[in-house]
Amino acid sequence: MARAATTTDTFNAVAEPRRREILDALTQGERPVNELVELLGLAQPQVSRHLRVLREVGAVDVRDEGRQRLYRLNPQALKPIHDWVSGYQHLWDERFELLDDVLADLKQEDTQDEGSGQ
Amino acid sequence: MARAATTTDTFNAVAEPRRREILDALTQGERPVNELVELLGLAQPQVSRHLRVLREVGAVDVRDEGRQRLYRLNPQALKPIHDWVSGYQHLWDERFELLDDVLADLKQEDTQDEGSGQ
DNA sequence: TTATCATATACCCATATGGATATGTGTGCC
DNA sequence: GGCACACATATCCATATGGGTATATGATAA
Repeated sequence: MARAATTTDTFNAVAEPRRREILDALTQGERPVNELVELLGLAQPQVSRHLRVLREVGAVDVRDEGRQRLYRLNPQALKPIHDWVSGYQHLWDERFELLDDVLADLKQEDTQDEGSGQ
Repeated sequence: MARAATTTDTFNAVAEPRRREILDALTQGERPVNELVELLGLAQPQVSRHLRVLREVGAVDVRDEGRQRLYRLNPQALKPIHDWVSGYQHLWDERFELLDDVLADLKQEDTQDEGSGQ
């Protein structure tokens, strides 16, 4: 088996730069495919396919408006990613260093308590 | 051209579930390949290659210790991802809704000022 | 109805995986 | 030196892209 299907996983869907561009563009509000094609400077079929992937992972929603299809951002879909990387934030963010130290100290004390048989 | 090389981009590197598992495991501290092989239940060559990818995007560092190679997490590499998704956080997090409303109001006032000639 | 606009699909193709397996390389132990 | 151990690489292979181009579908305008 090659890589996991990108349509299965938000991480994969968002790993593609063009798709991130699309999402970024949609933070400005609903947009028809047409407009995204111009913004990305990519051919329409490719944009449509990227949008399909984003739809399948729930990162965007569609709405029919005449002969256009308006795509809208569905930010909740990105929450899992945010949750995941946030777990690492304390490892690089100095604002968390003090807290880390405190926790380390507490853990140390616990260990000593156990060691001394409580 | 197919997908952008995973070794080029942290987003791609992290899009692979196994590689996320590796990073998660490394939050506990340095580990030899050996140990990661057991943890992931994946063959050693595959683990080595995932580690190579992670090294190439700077997500992990290596250190030689006798005949072992100890891999260590390099959390800063994940910061770009965190920065990117954080830009979306206000779109789903209700704690930001009030702030958004305020900003929207301010923007509204600006627009009216412009409209009135100012 | 027919032509046209806005999209979505269908293919084709080159390329990048990821896993499996075999083998190369460096280090410590006898 | 010779061998086992811990990893890293090299190949092979099936599969999943992503872009390019042609075409189908749906709605609206003429």
